[in-house]
Amino acid sequence: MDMSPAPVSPAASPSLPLRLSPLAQAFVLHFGEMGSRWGINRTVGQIYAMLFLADSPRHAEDICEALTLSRGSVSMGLKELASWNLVQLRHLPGDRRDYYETPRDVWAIFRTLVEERKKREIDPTLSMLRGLLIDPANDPADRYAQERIGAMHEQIELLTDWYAEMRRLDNERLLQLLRLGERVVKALEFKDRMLGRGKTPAATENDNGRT
Amino acid sequence: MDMSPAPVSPAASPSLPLRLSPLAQAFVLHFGEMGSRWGINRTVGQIYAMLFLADSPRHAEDICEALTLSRGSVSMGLKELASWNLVQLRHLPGDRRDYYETPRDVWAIFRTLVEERKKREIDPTLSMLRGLLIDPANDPADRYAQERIGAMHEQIELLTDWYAEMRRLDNERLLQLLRLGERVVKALEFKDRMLGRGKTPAATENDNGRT
DNA sequence: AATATGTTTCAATAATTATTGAAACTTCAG
DNA sequence: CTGAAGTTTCAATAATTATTGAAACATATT
Repeated sequence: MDMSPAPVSPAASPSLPLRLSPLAQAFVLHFGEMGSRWGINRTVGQIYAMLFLADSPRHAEDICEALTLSRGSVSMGLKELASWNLVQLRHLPGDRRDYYETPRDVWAIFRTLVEERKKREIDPTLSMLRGLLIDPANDPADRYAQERIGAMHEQIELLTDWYAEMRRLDNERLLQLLRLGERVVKALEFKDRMLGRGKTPAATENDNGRT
Repeated sequence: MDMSPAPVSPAASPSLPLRLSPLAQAFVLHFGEMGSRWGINRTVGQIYAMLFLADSPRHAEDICEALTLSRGSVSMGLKELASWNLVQLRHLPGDRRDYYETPRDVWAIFRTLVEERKKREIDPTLSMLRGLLIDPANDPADRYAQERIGAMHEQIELLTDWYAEMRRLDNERLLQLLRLGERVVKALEFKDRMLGRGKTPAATENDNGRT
């Protein structure tokens, strides 16, 4: 891997012989390594990192060169990033090539990541659990198991419902929420007190009449 | 894999020839398949699923048999689950073997999962970003990159700070928050109005004086 | 229509990761 | 101390996943 001819590069570090600045290089390398933990591969992580730092859209050849990856790898990687909605196509006037860039709004990136992970990691399980719960066939030995599955289902649904609500908020509101931290709870208590409700809002009958 | 002798089992489905009920089997199989997406392997996913449904602690031999896994695999798998804090050791009187069970509180499981994922997937990146930002060496060409890195760092920090606050809430409070959904924002506005603050709480000077 | 330029696919191969099972290790009871 | 019962480690192997690069495929320009 290190001993390939390395076409046009003054060569600096062993693994990334290219004209990325040391800063960019460190960043890209980290994303490559973290790739496995994020559930993407090294190539995809590096491509994303490079595009994230780039001050203008890049085309595939740029990426190949900067990251010393094959044309095929880059094509696959970009396709994967596109499937995650983490990369956008741009076209420069007078240039036929596809240019890629990442969304510049870090909030948008965060939203995308959460959304995609939910789609891939949670939704399938949620519907599997639903499937198991509606099935009436019941071994009496399954009593306990069924209870556990129900509990898991309920919890996940609670979270996804909440997420669905939060998703509708704009960046500013989300930011507001984050900055408040634990004071949110105090605000809730305050509101309830002002409106004359009981001070124990954990009651279940609350959660049906939304707005 | 299917053609191994299969020691003591009447054999039912091709991949899981054991005395798990069909319900448990479906559940376990799903967790095995999802494993790759969760960043754990099939074995670990199956072991966890089985323990989650079990109405009492199980020892390693049980797991081997129910899941037709080797002794070594199960040992590794349990070790990994332990490193995630997703499995607890139990000892039955008069029995020298280690028994394992999963926490029964689904909220606790959720908290553990979030905590562990943060530790593995976010913290390392956060400190890498910090490292890049404090480094004073600056290629002028890095201006834009540095700005991007700063933005990413700020966003992640915002999220982790918020998470640190939320983590301190007990189950009931969290539940309350989830059930409220978007009404949280309305409650915040209400509180601000009542306290006579301006109606644009996005101002930055708010976020220093916590409590 | 031919060419130049750029992109994608895909079969072969490399690299990584998971799994096994036998051997080493631990611990308790007698 | 010795043996029985149980657990863990680890080197070998299997399975999976990533990567390459050449060939097929597009498309705009002339």
